[in-house]
Amino acid sequence: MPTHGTLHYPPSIVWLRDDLRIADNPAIASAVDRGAPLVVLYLLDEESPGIRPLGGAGRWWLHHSLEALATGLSALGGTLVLRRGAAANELPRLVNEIHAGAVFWNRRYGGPERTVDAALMTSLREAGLEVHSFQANLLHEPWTVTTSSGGPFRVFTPFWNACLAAPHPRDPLPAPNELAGVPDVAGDALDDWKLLPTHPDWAGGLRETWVPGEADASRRLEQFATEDLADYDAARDSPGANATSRLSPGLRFGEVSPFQVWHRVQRGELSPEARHSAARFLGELGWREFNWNILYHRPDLHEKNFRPEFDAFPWHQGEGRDLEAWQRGRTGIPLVDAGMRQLWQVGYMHNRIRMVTASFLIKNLLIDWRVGERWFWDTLVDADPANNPANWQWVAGSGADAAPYFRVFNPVLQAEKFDKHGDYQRTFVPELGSAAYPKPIVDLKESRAQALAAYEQVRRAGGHQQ
DNA sequence: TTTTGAGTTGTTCGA
DNA sequence: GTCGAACAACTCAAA
Repeated sequence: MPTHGTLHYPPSIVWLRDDLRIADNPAIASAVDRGAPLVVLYLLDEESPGIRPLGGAGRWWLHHSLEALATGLSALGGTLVLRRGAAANELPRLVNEIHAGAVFWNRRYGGPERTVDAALMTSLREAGLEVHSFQANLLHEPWTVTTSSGGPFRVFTPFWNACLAAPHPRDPLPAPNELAGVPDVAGDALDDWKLLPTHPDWAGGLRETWVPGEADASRRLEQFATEDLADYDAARDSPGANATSRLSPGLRFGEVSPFQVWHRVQRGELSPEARHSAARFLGELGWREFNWNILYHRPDLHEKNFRPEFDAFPWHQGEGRDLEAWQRGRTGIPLVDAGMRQLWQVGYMHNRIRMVTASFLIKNLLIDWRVGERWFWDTLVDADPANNPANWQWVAGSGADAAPYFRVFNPVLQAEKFDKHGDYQRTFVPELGSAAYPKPIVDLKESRAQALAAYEQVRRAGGHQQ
């Protein structure tokens, strides 16, 4: 077998996916331990069957996150190699080019992704390579959390209780001190991937709001833990208060790991409020775990109702003008419009307002949750294959441990409760109160009644016919 | 083995 | 103005 260099092992490949960080990255740490020079690879795979291409906001984030990652790697003496194409072709191609002896990656949990990874693991091992995969992106891998009868949980609380009763998540791994790279490996230029919008350039609000990359994700975590955690439980529901962590895109792209979050927010001496807040915040991490667990068992989550009786629901598909009014924040309902404009401008929306805007689309406009899910997929910087569809199904009532369908958010009441002085609404809807602001496109009371009537059809189609 | 109670995020209505 | 009940059906675990 040809060797690369003389006294070295054949080089290693670390294949990064949604784990764009150097610290607490078991694939990198293990490859470094192996001692051979290594190539850190990111593959833009828009060809493998079933893998959902990133939306526009996600592509913007990815571009900058890869830039940051490349900088971080080169500071340690390594390089990031970019390639594009189906992983089943491109990974073996790189293996052959550099005569790699080992491949390392962190595990993925979506259906199409697991298919790709399993096939590669088999074929590369048959070709004589070492292949090592690691747990890095979930505190508890889906197959380790089961009910006492061995099946998947369908209700959050017992799921999370089972996680909390399991062995505690491991400590985060430190970043390596240096990386021995492999020189002169060809790769794509990031700009050639054209991940950034140009005509038009709609990313101005994103640039003003976010700094993608591991360094800033760590900074956000540190800031949240030191400055915001104690008040989190009290303030998290106020969209104007800026009381949430804003770690979701960092977790989405793996710039920060759930292990780092888990341990950081529980570190040190905590006041009773902070302890309470930390538990509440970690519960949100728990929902992330729960949603990935659901996706693991239901890989078609973004297209299929988790509860099949919802197949009978008479959704609209957004044929008329209602959908566009919702997307552009011109429904005439201030809190909904503020949320949708926040989303459009900065690629993000406060959690409570996600529920309000989703409920409005599904229950007041009677538009299919999948239509809204696709819009969020395209516009959110943090949309991932598990959380985005699971949360939409949660609001729709069609999901696992979902909100009961009769729970219809009233956006006017929600504004009174959670944005009493209108700070959030005025931030994104400055023309509020002027003649330029549109009249409501639906009557809230009437459309609520229609939604509840439509739900009767689902109930009739459900399990309790008489 | 069977029963029982509790479960992220809400709203409306009537007393 | 405040308060409790009703709005479903089902999963999971404890008793």
